Amino acid sequence: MLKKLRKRSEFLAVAATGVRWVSPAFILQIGEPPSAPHPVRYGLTATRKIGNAVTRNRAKRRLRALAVEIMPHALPRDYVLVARASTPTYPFDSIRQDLRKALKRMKVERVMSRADSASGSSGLALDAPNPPAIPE
RNA sequence: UCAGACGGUCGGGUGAUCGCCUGUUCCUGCUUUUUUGGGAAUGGGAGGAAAGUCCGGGCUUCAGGGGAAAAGGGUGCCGGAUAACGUCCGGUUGAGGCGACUCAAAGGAAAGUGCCACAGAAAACAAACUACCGGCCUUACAGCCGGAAAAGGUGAAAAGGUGCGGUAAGAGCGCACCGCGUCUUUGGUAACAAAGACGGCAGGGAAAACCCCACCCGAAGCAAGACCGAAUAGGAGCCGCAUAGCGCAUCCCAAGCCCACGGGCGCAAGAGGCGCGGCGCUUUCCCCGCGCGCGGCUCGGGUAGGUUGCUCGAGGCGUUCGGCAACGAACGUCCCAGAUGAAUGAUCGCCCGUCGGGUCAGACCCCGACGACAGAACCCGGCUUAUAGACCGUCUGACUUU
RNA sequence: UGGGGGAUCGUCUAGCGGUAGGACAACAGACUCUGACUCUGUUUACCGUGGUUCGAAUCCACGUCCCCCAG
Repeated sequence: MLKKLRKRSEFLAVAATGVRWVSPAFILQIGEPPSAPHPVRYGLTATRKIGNAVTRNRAKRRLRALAVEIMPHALPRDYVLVARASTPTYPFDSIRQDLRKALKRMKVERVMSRADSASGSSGLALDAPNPPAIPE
C-alpha cells in the first residue's frame, strides 16, 4: 500500500535526517524508521531551478511512474524523490536501475517473498541470490 | 514566376500494455447514523496563448442609504458596438510606403503658474552684437544722433514663405500665389471637408511639467466568503454593579416646610424619557441612521484540520434575418476539465514533418537524430508578451508569355 | 495563487529633464628601513527594448531579474 506525503512538515522531517542517495536523475531522501507501523509513503519535489511548470510537471510524472513501480518493494518508511535537471530527459530504464541500486545500497530493500517475485512480471530481479548483479 | 500586404484555420496522427483524476447509474462491505472502503458499466479529462497580471465585469464580504461633494486615480479626434473596458468596428486628420496597406496617449498653450541648460545681442515682456541707411563731426578711421529689422553668426527652436513693386536703407509698406486666422454658405449625426468673403499676420516649444475642461471610478479579494469544528482571546442573552458629562420636564421621596390631621409642597439618592454633546461605523467631510462600560452564569466562539464556494456560462455549434462592420435577434441542437505536494502519465510500434548520413545530383529505399512556445487553479471579455512548422482565402507591385 | 516593492561603479549609496557625485574597495605614487595609518592621483556604473522631448538615470509603455507579505 503506497501513500503520499502531503504536508510541508513531513517533507522537512525526511530531509532533516540527512540520509540520502544521489543519482544523475534524482536524489532519494529517506526518513527515520517509524515508531508506529505505517505503509510506505513517498513524496516528490521539483524546484524552480530545474525549469518551468511544464518541465517540473514532467519530472514529477516520470518519478511518480517510477515510484508506483518500485517503491512497494521498499521497507515501510518515508521517502522523498527530488527531481534534478536531467530527470525529464534521462532514459527511463537507467533511472529504474538507479533507483533499485539506491534501495539496495541504502539497505531499505524489502526481502522478496514468492508472491512478489511471481507477480513481478516487469522483470524486477530483486531476489536475494544475486545481490552483486547491479546493472551498470 | 518572384517580392510583398491583410485576414483566417490548425498547431502532430494512430494503435498496444500498464496506470491517474473525475461525473452519472448499479451492486456490495463496515458502521447507530453521518462519513467511508471495494467492484462493475458508461461519459469526460489543458491552451491559443492556460503565461504576464496590464485593464474591464460577474461573484463575495465590509449594518445600510443619500450627497452630479472633497481628496486620489484613470480616460482623452468623431460616431457606433458592448454587461463593461484603456477593447473592438466604421470614419476624420496627420505621418510612412510605388502600391495593397500600416502606424499615431490625436482635447486645451489668448484661464493661470513654472521651464527652455550651453551657445547667442536677444529664448518671448520685448529688444538690437556685427553688418545696412541718413545726418553731425573728421582728410580718413573712429565717435555721436536717428531710421530699420532684410542679411550675418548662435542654437533644437529667433515674430509667415516665394516673387514683383517700393525705399535713403528697409519692412505685409503694397500686390499675386501659398500658408495662417476670423466670418458666412454648402455637405456631413459629428470629427471634418469644400467654396467664398474679409484680415495684413494676430504670434515659439512643451500639457508622457503643474494644470484647465469633459467623462468615468467605494474598498478588498475565492488564501473573498459560508458551514462543521480540538485550543486561545474577544462577543450575545440574563442577573448584579456602575453610569463619562450638561440641560429640560416627569415619577418616586426616609431631610425640611405647611396643614382644617385626610393630606399637600418638596432637598438628596433612585428610575426611566427627551434634547445637546463624546467615541466608533473599512480614505476624508456633511446629512440620515446604527452601536456604546465592569463582574458572574449560560449560550457561544472559529485556530489546526475538514466540507463548501466549484463549475450551465454575457456558454459552444449550425441556420435564417437586420447591420458596411464590430455586433444583435430568432429558431434548432449539445453538455464539453474541476485537481488541491495539485490528475490528463510511463514504455513501445507504425504513419507525418524537418535535418543529417549511405551517394556527385534527382527519384526510391535504408539508418540515425529531433518534434515550437508552453500546464487550467473562482469564472468570463480584452490587451500584452512567447511560439517550430503547415494550410486556406483576398489583394498589391515587378518581370515574362499569350 | 493573490497582493506589494525594487534594480545607479566590485560593494553600500546620492542625484530639480541639461557634464552621473560620495564612501569603502582595487591600482599607482608620496611618506617609512619595511608594513599600517595618512596624503595625492587613476580605473570602473544608470537592468533591457521602444516612445515623448532639442535633450531621458529621471517622464510614459512593454519586458527581464530580484526581494517582501498572505501560507
